[in-house]
Amino acid sequence: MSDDFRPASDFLAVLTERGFLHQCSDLAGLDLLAKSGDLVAYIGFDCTAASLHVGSLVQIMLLRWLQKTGGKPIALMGGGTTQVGDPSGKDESRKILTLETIAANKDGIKRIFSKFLTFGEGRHDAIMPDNAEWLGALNYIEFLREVGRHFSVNRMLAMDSVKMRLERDQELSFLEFNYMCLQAYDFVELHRRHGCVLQMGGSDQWGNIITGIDLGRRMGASQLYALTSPLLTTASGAKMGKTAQGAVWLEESMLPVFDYWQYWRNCEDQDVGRFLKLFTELPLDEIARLEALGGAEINEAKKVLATEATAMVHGREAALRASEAARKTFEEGALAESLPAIEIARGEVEAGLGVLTAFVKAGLVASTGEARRQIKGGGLKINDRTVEDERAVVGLGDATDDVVKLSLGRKRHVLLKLV
RNA sequence: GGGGGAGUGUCCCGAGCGGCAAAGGGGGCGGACUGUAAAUCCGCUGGCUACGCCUUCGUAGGUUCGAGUCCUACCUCCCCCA
Repeated sequence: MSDDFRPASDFLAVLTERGFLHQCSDLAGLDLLAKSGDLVAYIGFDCTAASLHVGSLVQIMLLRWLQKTGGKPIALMGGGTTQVGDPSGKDESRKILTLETIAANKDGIKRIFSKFLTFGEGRHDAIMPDNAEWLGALNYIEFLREVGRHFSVNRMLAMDSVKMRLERDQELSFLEFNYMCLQAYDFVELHRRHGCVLQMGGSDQWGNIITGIDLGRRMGASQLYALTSPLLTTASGAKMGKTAQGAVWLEESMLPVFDYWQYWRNCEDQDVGRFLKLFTELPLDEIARLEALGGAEINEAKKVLATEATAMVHGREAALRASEAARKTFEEGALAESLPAIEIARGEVEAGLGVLTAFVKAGLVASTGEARRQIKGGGLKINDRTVEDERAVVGLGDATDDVVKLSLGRKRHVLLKLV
């Protein structure tokens, strides 16, 4: 990618300025297309989970910006390819899911997308096709003859994703090996059906995308383009969107809004600017101002990041509630209504609920054994008072307005609500 | 088909003369320091009705007072020969 390239299209301008661009097959050509206002682009998402998590957020934002700058986004559901598995960068083959699971997952993912994109029938409305529509109908012999003949096994073997697996002596099944052919075919098919000329994705998808461009040329499609975004890690090298508790889901039922807000609030200093550009839509000069904050002041920038990023997914109202809950909890030490809560029968507390069980029930610790250890390490608190004795009991006296606050460490809190 | 090697704590890697709840790391969690950051230091990192009990070393049997460790069969993976 040449550094001196000055995009004329809004789309590429935004991408460049905000740090979405890693690699592009033909920046100038794509710029021209984007400027014409008829750019149709797609990103593929597999349906291995019931929702999307932060790891996919860059791609989601790419599609959102595309639509905002006058293009037509296609969020391709990999209903067909999910049945196969992608060797790219993965150390292990992925599990094969049942059709029912895949269908359910697709619904969840659709819900997330509708928060970021405008769907419809219009020229610039987003669409969400499923490659099962065409892959399912494929006939093996026909596929080999029409599509398979264009693939060079020599070249496929030379691809990094494949080479890695071979060098490490890791099993690469024929099934998985075919993944890239199917993905390439998707690109061509989307071009036929919807005039899609650009496939975007994370940088690990570069090889697969290029293969699609190649196939397009051989099968007589017009010039196709590839554009990848950088693979995101945090400043200290961890993968985005994963915590010990699991993925940072974009679905409220899988991750409370409060926790989502906290995820961003707790990012590393060095990531704030980068994340503001990628995951919020604040103007760049505002971001530059926030980024310039030093020392403890950077916390203000993190709060803005958290609230803005949360608002994108869960709505501004919910984001502000999470922000307020955090303020009360951390800055005032007060009891905030909107912390994650679980309900518990009044009778149980009346009878005296052991601390150990209480924390297990709240899901803050996995077992009473862990609860004991945490108490030993001074990690558990009831209503902000450190639990000293593992035989302590939570009673009605601990409840204020029928609520008891349980904490693990300084950051994780759960309310016990008596019902 | 023949010969050789490997599979360990349900996050991962990895030691393990027949007494082993099993070394060491990484990761994670908690504590201290800070700014709800990073770095650093310290502690914890099978389960339970808990000075005891129960379940763990690919699977199933066997030897033994006692097996991750020895024997047998089986499964899986890797290497060499064909």
